[in-house]
Amino acid sequence: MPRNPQPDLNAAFFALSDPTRRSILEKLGAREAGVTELAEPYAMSLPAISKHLRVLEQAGLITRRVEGRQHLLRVNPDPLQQARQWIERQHVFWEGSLDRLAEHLENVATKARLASSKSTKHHKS
Amino acid sequence: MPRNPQPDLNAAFFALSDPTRRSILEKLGAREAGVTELAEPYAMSLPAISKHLRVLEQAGLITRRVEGRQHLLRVNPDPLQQARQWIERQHVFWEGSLDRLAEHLENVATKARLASSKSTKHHKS
DNA sequence: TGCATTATTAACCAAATGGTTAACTAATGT
DNA sequence: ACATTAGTTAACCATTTGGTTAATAATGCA
Repeated sequence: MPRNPQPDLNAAFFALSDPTRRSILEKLGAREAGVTELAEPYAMSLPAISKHLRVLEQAGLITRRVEGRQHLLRVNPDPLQQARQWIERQHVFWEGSLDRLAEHLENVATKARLASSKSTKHHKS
Repeated sequence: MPRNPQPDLNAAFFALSDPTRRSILEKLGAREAGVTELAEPYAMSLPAISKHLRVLEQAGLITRRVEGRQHLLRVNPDPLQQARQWIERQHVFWEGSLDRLAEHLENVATKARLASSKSTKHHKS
């Protein structure tokens, strides 16, 4: 169990600070993808993408599975949860917008529940 | 309006990637503080802190108010909200943990409501 | 006035970042 | 056997980052 308080928030936030890397995470979504496939949208060499992927991997934001000559990447949600939780802990101190925060969080929770029930209807998860 | 989707997520995430800057935000909390006061806990020169504050300020995470010879800093929650929202939007795609996400968000919302009613002597509704 | 306090700016430095091209490894296809 | 595909590693480069010390500016106080 990760009981380390800030196992690597530094690396996670840093990885997220680059638009190419955020875009890669977005494109990756829930599925797996190979390096060339991920690299395709960007006006950038393959080694550059390879470096971005290594940054994401070392931050724990993605994991890699080697299948033949392909490297299949997938998102690992854990460090992002911790990043989000750090931000949320800060929110608690900014009194004055706490009511709005609670309201917002309830909306998000509702959306998550809806999305969850939709996807479990059509699709086993 | 939907606002620019990524007005400066880069700068916000980057600012958060440094432990000194995160610590400053934590210490700042909801109140105002001057530069020397903020710098006190760190084994670092004042110009170094000044640079960190400029990074936070340019990312929009803090604002500055000059009062006499003091520069009073305070947290601005907006960019952090956007950072958190970016992360939450990603969560939606990682189906499989959506139920847990909804549950977690409800917990956080509840905590926020509790903290809000405790700290607000002046209710707005 | 003169001095202390608060903080920034300037100049410098070593290390890290984000990109390149070229060379390489390893798996697959013909 | 040979070429193709998928990807990494190596070497290099310009810029940025995170820190330093020294100098400066502006306010407050005796």
